[in-house]
Amino acid sequence: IWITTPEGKLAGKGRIELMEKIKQFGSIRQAALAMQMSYRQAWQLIDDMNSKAQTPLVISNRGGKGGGSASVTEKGEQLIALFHSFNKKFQKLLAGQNENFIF
Amino acid sequence: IWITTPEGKLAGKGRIELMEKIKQFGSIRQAALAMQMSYRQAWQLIDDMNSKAQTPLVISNRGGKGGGSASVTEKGEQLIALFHSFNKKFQKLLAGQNENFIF
DNA sequence: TATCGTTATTCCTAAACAGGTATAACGATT
DNA sequence: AATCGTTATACCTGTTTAGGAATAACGATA
Repeated sequence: IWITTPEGKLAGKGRIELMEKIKQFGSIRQAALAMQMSYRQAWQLIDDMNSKAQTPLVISNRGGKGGGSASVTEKGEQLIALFHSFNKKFQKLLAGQNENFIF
Repeated sequence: IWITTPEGKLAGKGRIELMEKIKQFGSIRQAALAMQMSYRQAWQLIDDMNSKAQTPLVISNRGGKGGGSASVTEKGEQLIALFHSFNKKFQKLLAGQNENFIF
C-alpha cells in the first residue's frame, strides 16, 4: 500500500515508519540510525514527502540545543493515521483472499 | 494493485491488459501494437512473467502460418481472473475510504 | 567565541534501467 | 526454395538511480 499524490508516491510502509521514529526521537539522524538507514537517504525521503505535500509533514530546525531537531506536524500525524487505518482494512481484505494461489 | 511472487512483481494492470490483448489477437506483436507499446517491451514483460511463474502464463511459437503466434495458458487465465476479482474488491474498499484527503 | 550535534547541500562514481535498432530463427504455405 | 509475419536475441547508448563521502550552515549553551 502506498499513498500517492498526482506527483507520485507520497508514503508507504517505510516512510511511515520513518516518520514514527522521528516523532519518537525528535531527530532525523536518530530516526535514520534506528532504521539502519543513512542520514542522507532519510533526509531525502522526508524532503521528497514534504515537497509533494502541500503542507509540511515533518519540520526541522538546525543549530541550537542538541544541534537541531525534527518533528512531525499535525498533517504528518494525519497521514500516519490514514495509512494505518487503511492498511488495516486492506490486510483484512488480503486475509479473506487467502486461497494460497501459486503461479 | 500488483500481484507478486517472492521474486518480485508478477503482474499489475498493464501486464494483465497485455495478456488480454494477446488472448484477443493471438500475437504478442499485435497486442503490443494495440497498446502503443514496442514489441520489445511487450516481449520482455511476458518473458519476465513467465520466468517468475512456475508454469508459463503465455506460450508462443515462431514460424508457421501467420509467422508465429502466442496464447494465454490456463494459468494465465487464472491470473487474469484473480487480478480482476481482487481489484474489484479493492476498488470497493477504496471507494469506501472516500473522504477526499488532501496532503 | 569555541564547541557540539544536527540539519542541509554538494560532488562524485558505479550500477541499473530504458528503449531504439538491427537481425537472426522459425515453419507453414506457395 | 522463396516468401512472409512473427518470435527471439543481441547490441548499443543516453538517462536515471543509488549511495558514499565530504563539508557547509546553524544556534543554544558554556
